Amino acid sequence: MTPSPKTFENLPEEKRRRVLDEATVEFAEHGYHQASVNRIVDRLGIAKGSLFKYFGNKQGLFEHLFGRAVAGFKKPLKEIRDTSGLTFFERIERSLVAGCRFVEDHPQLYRIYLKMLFNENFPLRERFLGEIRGAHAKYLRRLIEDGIQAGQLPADLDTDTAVFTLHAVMDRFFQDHAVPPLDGEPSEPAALPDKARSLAEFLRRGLAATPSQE
Amino acid sequence: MTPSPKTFENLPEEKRRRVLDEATVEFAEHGYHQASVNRIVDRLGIAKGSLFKYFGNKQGLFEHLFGRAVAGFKKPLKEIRDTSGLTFFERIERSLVAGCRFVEDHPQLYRIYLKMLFNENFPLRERFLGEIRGAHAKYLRRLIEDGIQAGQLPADLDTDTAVFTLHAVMDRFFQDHAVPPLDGEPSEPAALPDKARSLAEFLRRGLAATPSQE
Amino acid sequence: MTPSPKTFENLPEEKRRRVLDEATVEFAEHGYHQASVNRIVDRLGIAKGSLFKYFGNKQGLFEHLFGRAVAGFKKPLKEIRDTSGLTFFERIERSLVAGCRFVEDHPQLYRIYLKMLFNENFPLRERFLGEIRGAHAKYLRRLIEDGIQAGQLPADLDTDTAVFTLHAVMDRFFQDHAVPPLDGEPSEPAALPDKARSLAEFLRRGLAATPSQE
Amino acid sequence: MTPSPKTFENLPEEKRRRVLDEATVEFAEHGYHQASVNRIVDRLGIAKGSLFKYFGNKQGLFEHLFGRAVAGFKKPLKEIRDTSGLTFFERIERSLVAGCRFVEDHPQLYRIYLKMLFNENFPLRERFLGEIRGAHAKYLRRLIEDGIQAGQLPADLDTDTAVFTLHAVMDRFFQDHAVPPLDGEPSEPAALPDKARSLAEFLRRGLAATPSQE
DNA sequence: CATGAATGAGCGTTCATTCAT
DNA sequence: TATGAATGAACGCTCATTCAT
Repeated sequence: MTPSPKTFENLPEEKRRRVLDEATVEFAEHGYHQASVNRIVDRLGIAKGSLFKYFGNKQGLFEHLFGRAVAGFKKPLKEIRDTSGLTFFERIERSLVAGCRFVEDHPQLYRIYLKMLFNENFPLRERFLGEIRGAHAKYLRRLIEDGIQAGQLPADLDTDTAVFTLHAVMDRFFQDHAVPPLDGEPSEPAALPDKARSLAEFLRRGLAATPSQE
Repeated sequence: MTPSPKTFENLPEEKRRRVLDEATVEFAEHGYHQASVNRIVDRLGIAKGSLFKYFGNKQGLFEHLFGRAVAGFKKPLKEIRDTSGLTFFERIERSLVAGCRFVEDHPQLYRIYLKMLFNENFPLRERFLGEIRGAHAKYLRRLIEDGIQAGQLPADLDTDTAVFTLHAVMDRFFQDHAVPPLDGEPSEPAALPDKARSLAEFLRRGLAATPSQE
Repeated sequence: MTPSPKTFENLPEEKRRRVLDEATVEFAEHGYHQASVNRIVDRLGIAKGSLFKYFGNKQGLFEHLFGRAVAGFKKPLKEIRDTSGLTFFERIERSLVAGCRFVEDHPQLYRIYLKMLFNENFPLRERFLGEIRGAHAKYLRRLIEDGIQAGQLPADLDTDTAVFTLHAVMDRFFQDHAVPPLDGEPSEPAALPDKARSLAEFLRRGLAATPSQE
Repeated sequence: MTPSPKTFENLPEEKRRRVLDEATVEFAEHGYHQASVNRIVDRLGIAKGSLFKYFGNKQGLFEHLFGRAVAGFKKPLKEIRDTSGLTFFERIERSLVAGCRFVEDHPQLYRIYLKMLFNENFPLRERFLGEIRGAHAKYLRRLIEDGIQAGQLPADLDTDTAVFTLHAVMDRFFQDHAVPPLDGEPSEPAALPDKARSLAEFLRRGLAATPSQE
C-alpha cells in the first residue's frame, strides 16, 4: 500500500537496471498513457504487484525513471562549458556532436522527451521540461556571453533572441538526428560531423555580422 | 461497417461544424489514442451511434477532420509563392507571419500536428506528415531557387541543406509561437512582426555569404 | 409504425424479388441473429425505414421469406407421391434425386433450414420445422404403406421405425449433398444418380427382409 | 493481449469447473456469436476482466472448453474398438449405446457440436469438426475392415460408401436422441437399447447382402 | 517481500428499431 | 410512401490498481 521506494533500492543492481530499461522502452514506444504496465511486467517476468510496491503507481515508475534521465540530459553540456581555449563556434559544433551522441546512446530517453514536448498530459511534464530547458538556456546564455567577451560575437547582439534561435536550431538538429525520416524523404544528406560543421558555420554567419549592416 | 460519409454531408452546416470542432478539441488535448469518443459525443449531446454512422470509426473521424486541415496547412504557402515583386527574404518574413496566423487561427489543428510529429503510433501519421512536409519542402525549394535566380542568394548555395535549415527554423518558430511556454520561462520577448523580421534577418545573413569566404 | 404488409405487396415484382433474394442470402450466410438488417439494405440500396415498413421488424422479414419457402420444401415430395406404376424403391430413389435437385436449386433456403435445425433461438423455428417434418413424415408413411400393400415391403414392418430411419438417412443424404466437406475429406465418392441408387439399394435390403428371419 | 492460461490453471478445481460449465451452457444455448461473455460473468458473479485474464478472449474461452470436449467425443469409440470377441454388429450396437450415453452425459457439449455443424462462421469449426469426423471415420473404417476379415461382412463391400452410410445413420441417431422432438411429434417410439438394437439390425441387413445379388 | 487473482470503469463498435421530414 | 438521421443498450475487450496469501 505504501509506495516504499526503499524496496526497489534494495534490489540487486542487475534487476533494477532491467526493470528501468524495460519500462523506458515501453514509455518510449507508447508515450505515457498508452504505455502498459501489463506489458512491462510481462516482459520482465515479474509480478505486477512488485512493480507497484516499488513505485506506488504508474506515475511513480515514470517519475523515477525519467527523473534519473534528466541529469543525463544536462551532462554533455557541462563538459563542453568547462572547456577552455575553444571559440564560440567550436563549442557550438562540439555541442551539436555531443548532443547527437547522447541521442544515439539513449535513444529511448530522447524519444520520451520528444513525446513529452507536445503532450500536455504527460505527468510531471512541466517539471521535467522546465529543468531541461532551463539548463540548456543557461548553458547557451553562458556560451554566448563568453563569445561576446572573447570578441567572437558582436557586442550589441540581442542575447535573448540569440538564445532562442540557437536553442531552436540545435533542438531541431537533434530531432532530425533521432527521428527516422518519413518514407521517401531524402535522408542523411551528410554524415554527422559534416552536418554539425555545416550548421555551425551557418550559425556563425547568422550571428557574426552586426545587425546594423543593412 | 457502414462508413456512409453521406450521412454526415447531409447534416446542417452548423451541426457539422460543431461536431468537427468538438472532435478537434478532443484530439488536440489528448492525442489520438487518449481521445475519447465517449467524451466527444457527451459534449455534443448526441448518441454514440451517430458519430460512428458519420465516420465509420474513430480513425475515420480523425481522417476526415485532419484531412481537411492538411489543405489548410498548405494554403498560406501558395498565396505567398504566387506573389511577385518580393525578395526572397520578404517572402520568408511573410511566410513566418502567415504561418503564425494559421497557427493562431487553428490552434487545435496545430496541436494535433505537433502531437503527431513524435508519436509514431498516430494513425495516418506517415500519410499526413508526408503530405505536409512535402508541400513545405517543395515550397521552400521554389523560394530558394527563385532567390538564387534573382541574385538574392549565392549561386553556389547547397539547396538541400538550405531547405532543411529553413524548414527546421521555421517549424520551430511556429512551435514556439503555438505552445505556451512553461511556467516561469521568459515568454514573448517580442511581438510577432518583430520576431519574424528578426529571424528573417538572421536567416538572410546565414544564407547570404558564400560558404567559401572562409 | 404498423407492419403494413400491403406496402410490400404493392411493390413491382422485380423489386420484391430482389429484396427477398438479398435477405435470403444474408440469413443463409449468418443465421438469424447474426444476419444484419444494415447489410441487407446496404446491398439493396434502399432505405432502412422501407424494410421496416414492409415487414414491421427483422422477424417479420424472416417470417415472410421463409414462410414462402416452406411450400417449396414440400413440392418435390408431392410430385413423386402422385406417380403411379413405380415401386417403393424407385420412388425412394426419385425422392433422393428430387430432394438433391431442390437443394441445388435453392441452396440458400436449404442453408437456412440447416441452421434452424439445431438453433433453438431461431424465431418461428417450431412452426417451420414442424410443418416441414410433418409433411415429410406424412409423405414417407404414405410411401411405406403403399409399399407394404404392393408387397414390396414386408407386411410386419414397424412403420414408425421405418419412417424414422428413412427420414434420418434421406435427410443426411441431402445434407452431405449440400454442405461442402471439410478440407481434406474424401469428397464426392460418386455422382448423384449413382449415389442415390446405391443408397436406395442399401435401404431396400435394410427394409426388405422380415425382422424375424434371423 | 495477455492470454496467460496459467491463471486459470491455478484456480481451485471447483471454480474452474463452475466457470467452464457456465460458459458451456451459454455456448450451447446461443451458439458462438450470440453467446454473451457478459451473461457468463454475471451468472458466475465474477468480474469481466477475470474471464479475459483466464482465456485471453472469447474465442480462447471457447477453444479451451470445446478442445477438452473433443477428447471426450473420441473416448467412447476407443473403448469399443479395443473390445475383442464381439461381432461387427454387436460393436455397432454398443457404439450407438455408448454414443447416446455420451450425449446424455454431456448434452451441452453435444448441442454445441450440432450448432457448429451447419454454422460456417463458428470459429475453429474446421479444426474441431475435422478432428471429430476424422476420428469417427477412422474408427468406423477399422470396424468394417475387422468385420470383413471376420466374415461378418461381404468381402466385396465398398468400404467408402459403407463408412459414409454408417456415419450418417449413426450421427442422425444421436441427433434424434439429443434434440427434443418438436411439439406434437411422436416422440420416443422405444427405449434406447431397443432403438439401438433395431437400428443395428437394420444396418446388418443393409450391409450383409452382397450388392451383386440382384 | 513477492505474488498474481480480482476488480470494474472505461474503451471503440454494432445493432434493430423509431420517427420527423 | 420513402427516407435516413438518431438512438442507446449491448457487445468484446483493456487497464491501472488492490490485497489476501
